[in-house]
Amino acid sequence: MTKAKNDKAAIQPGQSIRRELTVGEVAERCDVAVSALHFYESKGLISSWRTSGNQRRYSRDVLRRVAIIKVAQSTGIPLAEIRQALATLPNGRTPTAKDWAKLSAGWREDLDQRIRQLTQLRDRLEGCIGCGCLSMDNCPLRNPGDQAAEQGRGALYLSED
Amino acid sequence: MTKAKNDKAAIQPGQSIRRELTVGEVAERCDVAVSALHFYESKGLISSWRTSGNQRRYSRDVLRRVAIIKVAQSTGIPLAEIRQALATLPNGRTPTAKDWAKLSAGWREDLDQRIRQLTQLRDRLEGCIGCGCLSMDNCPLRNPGDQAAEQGRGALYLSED
DNA sequence: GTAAAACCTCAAGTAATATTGAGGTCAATG
DNA sequence: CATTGACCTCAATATTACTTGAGGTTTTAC
Repeated sequence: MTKAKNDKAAIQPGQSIRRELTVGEVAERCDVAVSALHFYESKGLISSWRTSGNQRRYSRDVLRRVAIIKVAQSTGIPLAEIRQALATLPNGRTPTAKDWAKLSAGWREDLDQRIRQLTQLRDRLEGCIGCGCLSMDNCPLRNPGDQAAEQGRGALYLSED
Repeated sequence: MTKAKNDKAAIQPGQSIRRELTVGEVAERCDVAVSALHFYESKGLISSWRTSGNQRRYSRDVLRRVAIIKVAQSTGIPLAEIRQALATLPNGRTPTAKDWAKLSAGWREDLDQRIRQLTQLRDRLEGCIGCGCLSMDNCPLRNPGDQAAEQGRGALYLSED
Protein backbone atom coordinates (compact mmCIF):
# COMPACT_ATOMS: atom_id res chain seq x y z
CA MET A 1 0.00 0.00 0.00
CA THR A 2 2.06 2.95 1.26
CA LYS A 3 -0.67 5.23 0.08
CA ALA A 4 0.30 8.86 -0.38
CA LYS A 5 -2.12 9.89 2.30
CA ASN A 6 -1.44 13.29 3.61
CA ASP A 7 -4.96 13.80 2.43
CA LYS A 8 -5.82 14.03 6.05
CA ALA A 9 -4.85 17.66 5.78
CA ALA A 10 -7.06 17.95 2.74
CA ILE A 11 -10.20 17.17 4.62
CA GLN A 12 -12.55 20.07 4.94
CA PRO A 13 -12.83 21.66 8.35
CA GLY A 14 -16.08 20.75 9.97
CA GLN A 15 -16.26 17.62 7.92
CA SER A 16 -15.89 14.43 9.92
CA ILE A 17 -12.78 12.39 9.17
CA ARG A 18 -14.89 9.38 8.47
CA ARG A 19 -12.99 7.47 5.87
CA GLU A 20 -13.76 3.82 5.71
CA LEU A 21 -10.84 1.50 6.11
CA THR A 22 -9.61 -1.43 4.07
CA VAL A 23 -8.62 -4.64 5.75
CA GLY A 24 -4.98 -3.93 5.06
CA GLU A 25 -5.17 -0.56 6.71
CA VAL A 26 -6.81 -1.97 9.78
CA ALA A 27 -4.25 -4.73 9.92
CA GLU A 28 -1.38 -2.32 9.76
CA ARG A 29 -2.76 0.15 12.23
CA CYS A 30 -3.74 -2.49 14.74
CA ASP A 31 -0.65 -4.53 14.19
CA VAL A 32 -2.54 -7.72 13.50
CA ALA A 33 -2.51 -9.96 10.44
CA VAL A 34 -5.18 -9.61 7.81
CA SER A 35 -5.99 -13.24 8.43
CA ALA A 36 -6.62 -12.46 12.07
CA LEU A 37 -9.15 -9.83 11.07
CA HIS A 38 -10.90 -12.31 8.84
CA PHE A 39 -10.86 -14.66 11.75
CA TYR A 40 -12.27 -12.15 14.21
CA GLU A 41 -14.98 -11.35 11.76
CA SER A 42 -15.83 -15.00 11.30
CA LYS A 43 -16.18 -15.21 15.05
CA GLY A 44 -18.39 -12.17 15.22
CA LEU A 45 -16.01 -9.86 17.07
CA ILE A 46 -15.86 -7.28 14.33
CA SER A 47 -17.88 -6.59 11.25
CA SER A 48 -17.55 -5.00 7.86
CA TRP A 49 -19.47 -4.31 4.75
CA ARG A 50 -18.40 -5.02 1.22
CA THR A 51 -17.62 -2.93 -1.80
CA SER A 52 -19.16 -3.76 -5.13
CA GLY A 53 -16.00 -5.70 -5.77
CA ASN A 54 -16.57 -7.79 -2.61
CA GLN A 55 -13.80 -6.25 -0.59
CA ARG A 56 -14.20 -5.54 3.10
CA ARG A 57 -14.58 -2.04 4.39
CA TYR A 58 -14.52 -1.08 8.03
CA SER A 59 -15.73 1.86 9.99
CA ARG A 60 -13.17 3.44 12.25
CA ASP A 61 -14.76 1.83 15.27
CA VAL A 62 -13.03 -1.30 14.33
CA LEU A 63 -9.72 0.13 15.37
CA ARG A 64 -10.79 0.48 18.91
CA ARG A 65 -12.54 -2.82 18.84
CA VAL A 66 -9.41 -4.58 17.75
CA ALA A 67 -7.41 -2.70 20.34
CA ILE A 68 -9.84 -3.88 22.98
CA ILE A 69 -9.59 -7.41 21.70
CA LYS A 70 -5.86 -7.33 22.10
CA VAL A 71 -5.98 -5.78 25.52
CA ALA A 72 -8.52 -8.26 26.72
CA GLN A 73 -6.62 -11.15 25.27
CA SER A 74 -3.48 -10.09 27.01
CA THR A 75 -5.33 -10.48 30.27
CA GLY A 76 -6.28 -13.99 29.33
CA ILE A 77 -9.88 -13.39 28.39
CA PRO A 78 -10.89 -15.83 25.65
CA LEU A 79 -12.30 -14.57 22.38
CA ALA A 80 -15.73 -15.95 23.08
CA GLU A 81 -16.03 -13.77 26.14
CA ILE A 82 -14.64 -10.77 24.36
CA ARG A 83 -17.21 -11.33 21.69
CA GLN A 84 -19.95 -11.24 24.27
CA ALA A 85 -18.65 -8.07 25.80
CA LEU A 86 -18.34 -6.39 22.44
CA ALA A 87 -21.84 -7.51 21.63
CA THR A 88 -23.12 -5.21 24.36
CA LEU A 89 -21.99 -2.22 22.33
CA PRO A 90 -24.69 -0.42 20.39
CA ASN A 91 -25.45 -1.81 16.96
CA GLY A 92 -26.51 1.14 14.95
CA ARG A 93 -24.36 3.96 16.17
CA THR A 94 -20.73 4.48 16.92
CA PRO A 95 -20.05 3.61 20.54
CA THR A 96 -19.61 6.53 22.87
CA ALA A 97 -17.11 6.84 25.64
CA LYS A 98 -19.87 5.79 27.97
CA ASP A 99 -20.42 2.63 26.01
CA TRP A 100 -16.78 1.72 26.18
CA ALA A 101 -16.68 2.57 29.84
CA LYS A 102 -19.52 0.21 30.56
CA LEU A 103 -17.77 -2.52 28.69
CA SER A 104 -14.50 -2.02 30.47
CA ALA A 105 -16.18 -1.95 33.87
CA GLY A 106 -16.95 -5.64 33.63
CA TRP A 107 -13.38 -6.43 32.81
CA ARG A 108 -12.15 -4.29 35.58
CA GLU A 109 -13.69 -6.76 37.99
CA ASP A 110 -12.36 -9.61 35.99
CA LEU A 111 -8.90 -8.15 36.13
CA ASP A 112 -9.14 -7.45 39.83
CA GLN A 113 -10.11 -11.03 40.33
CA ARG A 114 -7.24 -12.33 38.30
CA ILE A 115 -4.80 -10.05 40.03
CA ARG A 116 -6.00 -11.26 43.39
CA GLN A 117 -5.66 -14.83 42.31
CA LEU A 118 -2.19 -14.37 40.99
CA THR A 119 -1.10 -12.49 44.06
CA GLN A 120 -2.41 -15.17 46.32
CA LEU A 121 -0.76 -17.79 44.25
CA ARG A 122 2.52 -15.95 44.35
CA ASP A 123 2.40 -15.72 48.11
CA ARG A 124 1.52 -19.34 48.45
CA LEU A 125 4.20 -20.36 46.07
CA GLU A 126 6.64 -18.42 48.15
CA GLY A 127 5.31 -19.63 51.43
CA CYS A 128 4.64 -23.24 50.69
CA ILE A 129 6.66 -24.56 47.86
CA GLY A 130 9.61 -22.54 48.93
CA CYS A 131 9.57 -23.57 52.54
CA GLY A 132 8.69 -27.18 52.04
CA CYS A 133 5.62 -27.02 54.24
CA LEU A 134 3.75 -28.79 51.52
CA SER A 135 4.52 -31.96 53.34
CA MET A 136 2.49 -30.88 56.32
CA ASP A 137 -1.20 -30.86 56.86
CA ASN A 138 -1.31 -27.18 57.66
CA CYS A 139 -0.07 -26.09 54.28
CA PRO A 140 -2.43 -23.48 52.84
CA LEU A 141 -1.78 -24.68 49.35
CA ARG A 142 -2.79 -28.12 50.36
CA ASN A 143 -5.77 -26.93 52.36
CA PRO A 144 -7.15 -24.00 50.45
CA GLY A 145 -10.36 -23.52 52.38
CA ASP A 146 -10.23 -19.76 52.23
CA GLN A 147 -11.05 -18.35 48.84
CA ALA A 148 -12.99 -19.83 45.98
CA ALA A 149 -10.17 -22.28 45.63
CA GLU A 150 -12.42 -25.27 45.32
CA GLN A 151 -14.73 -24.34 42.53
CA GLY A 152 -14.60 -25.95 39.16
CA ARG A 153 -11.04 -26.94 38.76
CA GLY A 154 -10.63 -29.07 41.82
CA ALA A 155 -8.36 -27.87 44.54
CA LEU A 156 -4.68 -27.60 44.07
CA TYR A 157 -3.88 -30.48 46.27
CA LEU A 158 -0.23 -30.12 46.68
CA SER A 159 -0.15 -33.67 47.85
CA GLU A 160 0.59 -35.17 51.17
CA ASP A 161 4.18 -35.51 50.16
CA MET B 1 -9.92 -49.43 42.56
CA THR B 2 -11.36 -48.31 45.87
CA LYS B 3 -8.51 -50.15 47.49
CA ALA B 4 -8.96 -51.11 51.09
CA LYS B 5 -5.92 -49.15 52.06
CA ASN B 6 -5.78 -48.37 55.69
CA ASP B 7 -2.54 -50.19 55.37
CA LYS B 8 -0.96 -46.88 56.02
CA ALA B 9 -1.42 -47.62 59.69
CA ALA B 10 0.14 -51.00 59.11
CA ILE B 11 3.48 -49.56 58.09
CA GLN B 12 6.23 -50.24 60.57
CA PRO B 13 7.41 -47.30 62.62
CA GLY B 14 10.80 -46.17 61.50
CA GLN B 15 10.16 -47.56 58.08
CA SER B 16 9.81 -44.92 55.40
CA ILE B 17 6.39 -44.70 53.82
CA ARG B 18 7.92 -45.13 50.45
CA ARG B 19 5.37 -47.00 48.54
CA GLU B 20 5.54 -46.60 44.84
CA LEU B 21 2.41 -45.34 43.19
CA THR B 22 0.40 -46.61 40.27
CA VAL B 23 -0.78 -44.25 37.59
CA GLY B 24 -4.33 -44.50 38.86
CA GLU B 25 -3.31 -43.55 42.37
CA VAL B 26 -1.38 -40.56 41.15
CA ALA B 27 -4.28 -39.53 38.96
CA GLU B 28 -6.72 -39.70 41.81
CA ARG B 29 -4.55 -37.96 44.34
CA CYS B 30 -3.56 -35.19 41.98
CA ASP B 31 -7.00 -34.90 40.48
CA VAL B 32 -5.81 -35.27 36.93
CA ALA B 33 -6.71 -37.85 34.31
CA VAL B 34 -4.53 -40.86 33.74
CA SER B 35 -4.23 -39.73 30.16
CA ALA B 36 -2.85 -36.43 31.35
CA LEU B 37 -0.13 -38.24 33.28
CA HIS B 38 0.75 -40.22 30.20
CA PHE B 39 0.86 -36.96 28.36
CA TYR B 40 3.09 -35.24 30.90
CA GLU B 41 5.39 -38.18 30.80
CA SER B 42 5.55 -38.09 27.03
CA LYS B 43 6.52 -34.44 27.32
CA GLY B 44 9.18 -35.15 29.87
CA LEU B 45 7.58 -33.41 32.83
CA ILE B 46 7.36 -36.50 34.96
CA SER B 47 8.88 -39.94 34.79
CA SER B 48 8.22 -43.47 35.89
CA TRP B 49 9.62 -46.93 35.73
CA ARG B 50 7.84 -50.06 34.70
CA THR B 51 6.85 -53.25 36.43
CA SER B 52 7.63 -56.57 34.85
CA GLY B 53 4.12 -56.34 33.44
CA ASN B 54 4.93 -53.00 31.78
CA GLN B 55 2.85 -50.88 34.09
CA ARG B 56 4.02 -47.52 35.26
CA ARG B 57 5.18 -46.94 38.79
CA TYR B 58 5.94 -43.57 40.27
CA SER B 59 7.93 -42.36 43.20
CA ARG B 60 6.09 -40.07 45.57
CA ASP B 61 7.92 -37.08 44.15
CA VAL B 62 5.58 -37.17 41.29
CA LEU B 63 2.77 -35.94 43.48
CA ARG B 64 4.51 -32.70 44.14
CA ARG B 65 5.65 -32.43 40.59
CA VAL B 66 2.14 -32.70 39.31
CA ALA B 67 0.97 -30.23 41.92
CA ILE B 68 3.60 -27.82 40.70
CA ILE B 69 2.57 -28.38 37.13
CA LYS B 70 -0.97 -27.45 37.99
CA VAL B 71 0.00 -24.42 39.99
CA ALA B 72 2.29 -23.19 37.29
CA GLN B 73 -0.28 -23.77 34.61
CA SER B 74 -2.84 -21.83 36.52
CA THR B 75 -0.53 -18.84 36.27
CA GLY B 76 -0.35 -19.25 32.54
CA ILE B 77 3.08 -20.82 32.30
CA PRO B 78 3.15 -23.19 29.33
CA LEU B 79 4.13 -26.82 29.79
CA ALA B 80 7.35 -26.41 27.89
CA GLU B 81 8.55 -23.88 30.41
CA ILE B 82 7.38 -25.95 33.31
CA ARG B 83 9.30 -28.82 31.87
CA GLN B 84 12.45 -26.75 31.81
CA ALA B 85 11.97 -25.64 35.36
CA LEU B 86 11.34 -29.17 36.54
CA ALA B 87 14.41 -30.27 34.65
CA THR B 88 16.51 -28.23 37.07
CA LEU B 89 15.54 -30.57 39.86
CA PRO B 90 18.08 -33.22 40.81
CA ASN B 91 17.94 -36.41 38.81
CA GLY B 92 19.07 -39.06 41.17
CA ARG B 93 17.68 -38.05 44.50
CA THR B 94 14.40 -36.84 45.80
CA PRO B 95 14.27 -33.05 45.61
CA THR B 96 14.73 -31.26 48.89
CA ALA B 97 12.86 -28.21 50.09
CA LYS B 98 15.79 -26.17 48.87
CA ASP B 99 15.46 -27.62 45.40
CA TRP B 100 11.81 -26.73 45.25
CA ALA B 101 12.52 -23.30 46.61
CA LYS B 102 15.02 -22.61 43.90
CA LEU B 103 12.53 -23.69 41.31
CA SER B 104 9.77 -21.53 42.67
CA ALA B 105 12.02 -18.51 42.90
CA GLY B 106 12.10 -18.16 39.13
CA TRP B 107 8.37 -18.31 38.95
CA ARG B 108 8.06 -15.81 41.70
CA GLU B 109 9.62 -13.27 39.38
CA ASP B 110 7.46 -14.41 36.56
CA LEU B 111 4.40 -13.99 38.69
CA ASP B 112 5.49 -10.59 39.92
CA GLN B 113 5.93 -9.57 36.35
CA ARG B 114 2.53 -10.80 35.34
CA ILE B 115 0.90 -9.16 38.31
CA ARG B 116 2.56 -5.89 37.45
CA GLN B 117 1.39 -6.14 33.87
CA LEU B 118 -2.15 -6.94 34.82
CA THR B 119 -2.25 -4.17 37.36
CA GLN B 120 -0.98 -1.68 34.88
CA LEU B 121 -3.42 -2.88 32.34
CA ARG B 122 -6.26 -2.59 34.79
CA ASP B 123 -5.36 0.98 35.59
CA ARG B 124 -5.06 1.87 31.98
CA LEU B 125 -8.26 0.20 31.12
CA GLU B 126 -9.92 2.24 33.79
CA GLY B 127 -8.16 5.41 32.84
CA CYS B 128 -8.30 5.22 29.10
CA ILE B 129 -11.01 3.06 27.79
CA GLY B 130 -13.32 4.25 30.48
CA CYS B 131 -12.74 7.93 29.97
CA GLY B 132 -12.59 7.94 26.24
CA CYS B 133 -9.17 9.52 26.10
CA LEU B 134 -8.16 6.91 23.63
CA SER B 135 -9.05 9.35 20.95
CA MET B 136 -6.38 11.75 22.08
CA ASP B 137 -2.70 11.72 21.47
CA ASN B 138 -1.90 11.84 25.14
CA CYS B 139 -3.54 8.53 25.94
CA PRO B 140 -1.10 6.33 27.83
CA LEU B 141 -2.55 3.24 26.30
CA ARG B 142 -1.96 4.64 22.90
CA ASN B 143 1.48 5.95 23.76
CA PRO B 144 2.97 3.40 26.09
CA GLY B 145 6.49 4.75 26.22
CA ASP B 146 6.86 4.02 29.90
CA GLN B 147 7.24 0.38 30.77
CA ALA B 148 8.31 -2.54 28.65
CA ALA B 149 5.15 -2.01 26.72
CA GLU B 150 6.83 -2.17 23.37
CA GLN B 151 8.69 -5.42 23.47
CA GLY B 152 7.70 -8.43 21.51
CA ARG B 153 4.02 -8.18 21.11
CA GLY B 154 3.89 -4.83 19.45
CA ALA B 155 2.45 -1.97 21.35
CA LEU B 156 -1.17 -1.90 22.27
CA TYR B 157 -1.99 0.87 19.91
CA LEU B 158 -5.40 1.75 21.02
CA SER B 159 -5.81 3.51 17.73
CA GLU B 160 -6.19 7.11 16.90
CA ASP B 161 -9.90 6.70 17.06
C1' DG C 1 -8.92 -69.64 38.21
C1' DT C 2 -11.77 -66.49 36.24
C1' DA C 3 -13.95 -62.07 35.77
C1' DA C 4 -13.60 -57.27 36.51
C1' DA C 5 -10.84 -53.38 37.08
C1' DA C 6 -6.85 -51.25 35.90
C1' DC C 7 -3.36 -50.88 32.80
C1' DC C 8 -0.88 -50.71 28.09
C1' DT C 9 -0.01 -48.47 23.12
C1' DC C 10 -0.99 -45.87 19.37
C1' DA C 11 -3.91 -43.18 16.47
C1' DA C 12 -7.26 -39.94 16.02
C1' DG C 13 -10.16 -36.27 17.76
C1' DT C 14 -11.14 -31.69 20.23
C1' DA C 15 -10.88 -26.76 21.19
C1' DA C 16 -8.88 -22.30 20.81
C1' DT C 17 -6.46 -19.19 17.97
C1' DA C 18 -4.79 -18.36 14.35
C1' DT C 19 -1.49 -18.84 9.86
C1' DT C 20 -0.44 -20.60 5.22
C1' DG C 21 -1.45 -21.80 0.64
C1' DA C 22 -3.93 -22.52 -3.65
C1' DG C 23 -6.45 -20.57 -7.03
C1' DG C 24 -8.69 -16.63 -8.57
C1' DT C 25 -10.44 -11.37 -8.60
C1' DC C 26 -10.02 -6.26 -7.95
C1' DA C 27 -7.92 -1.90 -8.25
C1' DA C 28 -4.17 1.61 -8.46
C1' DT C 29 -0.17 2.99 -11.31
C1' DG C 30 2.87 3.77 -15.14
C1' DC D 1 -4.45 -1.58 -20.51
C1' DA D 2 -1.31 -4.49 -18.47
C1' DT D 3 1.06 -5.31 -14.43
C1' DT D 4 1.29 -5.75 -9.62
C1' DG D 5 -0.11 -5.45 -5.03
C1' DA D 6 -4.09 -5.95 -2.28
C1' DC D 7 -7.95 -8.60 -1.81
C1' DC D 8 -11.23 -12.76 -1.99
C1' DT D 9 -12.64 -17.83 -0.38
C1' DC D 10 -11.92 -22.13 1.39
C1' DA D 11 -9.25 -25.86 2.99
C1' DA D 12 -5.36 -27.39 5.32
C1' DT D 13 -1.88 -26.90 8.76
C1' DA D 14 0.16 -25.44 13.38
C1' DT D 15 0.35 -25.23 18.45
C1' DT D 16 -0.94 -26.34 23.08
C1' DA D 17 -2.94 -29.36 26.01
C1' DC D 18 -5.22 -32.91 26.40
C1' DT D 19 -9.21 -36.74 25.74
C1' DT D 20 -11.27 -40.67 23.48
C1' DG D 21 -11.33 -45.05 21.44
C1' DA D 22 -9.85 -49.47 19.73
C1' DG D 23 -7.66 -53.47 20.64
C1' DG D 24 -5.02 -56.05 23.79
C1' DT D 25 -2.52 -57.28 28.58
C1' DT D 26 -1.96 -57.37 33.69
C1' DT D 27 -3.42 -57.34 38.31
C1' DT D 28 -6.69 -57.88 41.89
C1' DA D 29 -10.65 -59.83 44.02
C1' DC D 30 -13.71 -63.30 44.94
